Amino acid sequence: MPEILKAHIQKLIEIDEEELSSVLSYFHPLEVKKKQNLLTEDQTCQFNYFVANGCLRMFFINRKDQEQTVQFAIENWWLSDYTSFSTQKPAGFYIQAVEASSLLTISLLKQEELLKQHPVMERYFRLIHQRVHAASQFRIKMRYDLSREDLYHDFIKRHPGFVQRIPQYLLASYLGFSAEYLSEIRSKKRS
Amino acid sequence: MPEILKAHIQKLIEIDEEELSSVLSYFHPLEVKKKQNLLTEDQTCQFNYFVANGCLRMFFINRKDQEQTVQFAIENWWLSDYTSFSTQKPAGFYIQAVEASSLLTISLLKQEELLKQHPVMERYFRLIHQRVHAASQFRIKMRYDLSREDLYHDFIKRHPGFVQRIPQYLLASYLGFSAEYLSEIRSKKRS
DNA sequence: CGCGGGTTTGATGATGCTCAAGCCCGGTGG
DNA sequence: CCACCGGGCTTGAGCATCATCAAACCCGCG
Repeated sequence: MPEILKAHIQKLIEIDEEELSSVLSYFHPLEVKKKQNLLTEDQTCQFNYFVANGCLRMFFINRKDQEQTVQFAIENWWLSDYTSFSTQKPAGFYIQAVEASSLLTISLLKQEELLKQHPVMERYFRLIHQRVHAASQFRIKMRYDLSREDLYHDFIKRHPGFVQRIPQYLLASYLGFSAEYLSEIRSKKRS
Repeated sequence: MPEILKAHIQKLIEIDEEELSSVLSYFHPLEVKKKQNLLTEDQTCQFNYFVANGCLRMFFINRKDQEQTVQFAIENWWLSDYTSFSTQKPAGFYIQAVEASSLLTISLLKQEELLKQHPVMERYFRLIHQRVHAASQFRIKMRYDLSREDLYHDFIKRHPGFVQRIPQYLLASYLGFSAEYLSEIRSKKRS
């Protein structure tokens, strides 16, 4: 699966083939099955994950003891609990595979070594995090502006196809409401 | 005010005095008065702002035609509409001074030149955006987990002192509820 | 001193949750 | 091949949270 990451890096920065293949050697492939856990709460987040194929989700157990999904990551996304990963302290999240997935992983130590040996990768990760920052500003805006119902309609509009890949109760959880309410919204639409 | 930014950079990366003073020459100081606008919706976000002193806020006009604050930035924070800034397309936000503030600004062009001439700054901005990414994961978690009332108590606990600096209706807006409801919460506490 | 922005108070009502029950359907074991 | 799970989706009743609107109030500033 390294070709997926390779293409992704090349899309963002200028780097010659030789250096790029050295860069790629820092990552380890990992295949996970559906529902397999990559990180559980209170354990230190060891890796930064790149999804070459499949789908991961990040969640936590809320006060009512139910899983609260906060993020999905599909092809070409990076995912990690960045607080835990960068401080190497216990995580506040779980990371789990929604589908069988092909990942590339890198530990903090390896990543630091990578950045030292290949400073151009600082730029790559700067761009990644900056994009996420921009996306998160947008996401926050939407959450302030739209009702839960409109969040749902907006989501299916902006991620057509993805809705079919995940069970509805996960989507409801991500959007921040109950599965029952999502069901209500869907039936409303039909009439 | 460049000394504030200087100290901030030195805290995050290793850089010698000489290069650092060259780096600082890329930024322009800017003094703004209370309520002064730095960016308005639909205008392209020209600058990335570093707050040396004072307080900015980012907001947008929601569907009900009221200002919805989504972010505050105080001393040592960077603020910009990163979607608009990095694509140079019309912004989705306003940026306004909450207090009279001392800023350092840098345009996209200048920033790109800076990063080209001083690649070590890629690392600095990578770290900035990564921290914001981590903070935003945490913020999202809190917003999923806590009731509006608990969000308020958590906020004043984690930002003691800051509450005194801003009018309550701005805090209510940031926390995502009405000024009236905030008032209710506060009176509850006293009894 | 008066004006006006910000805060408080209270009544009313919508949004979206909780709980409980039933349903649908794909998988599994007999 | 069929029967029976059991997880996920649906439906509905009752309820909590928080918004809206209107009015009064407070107080700092011009």
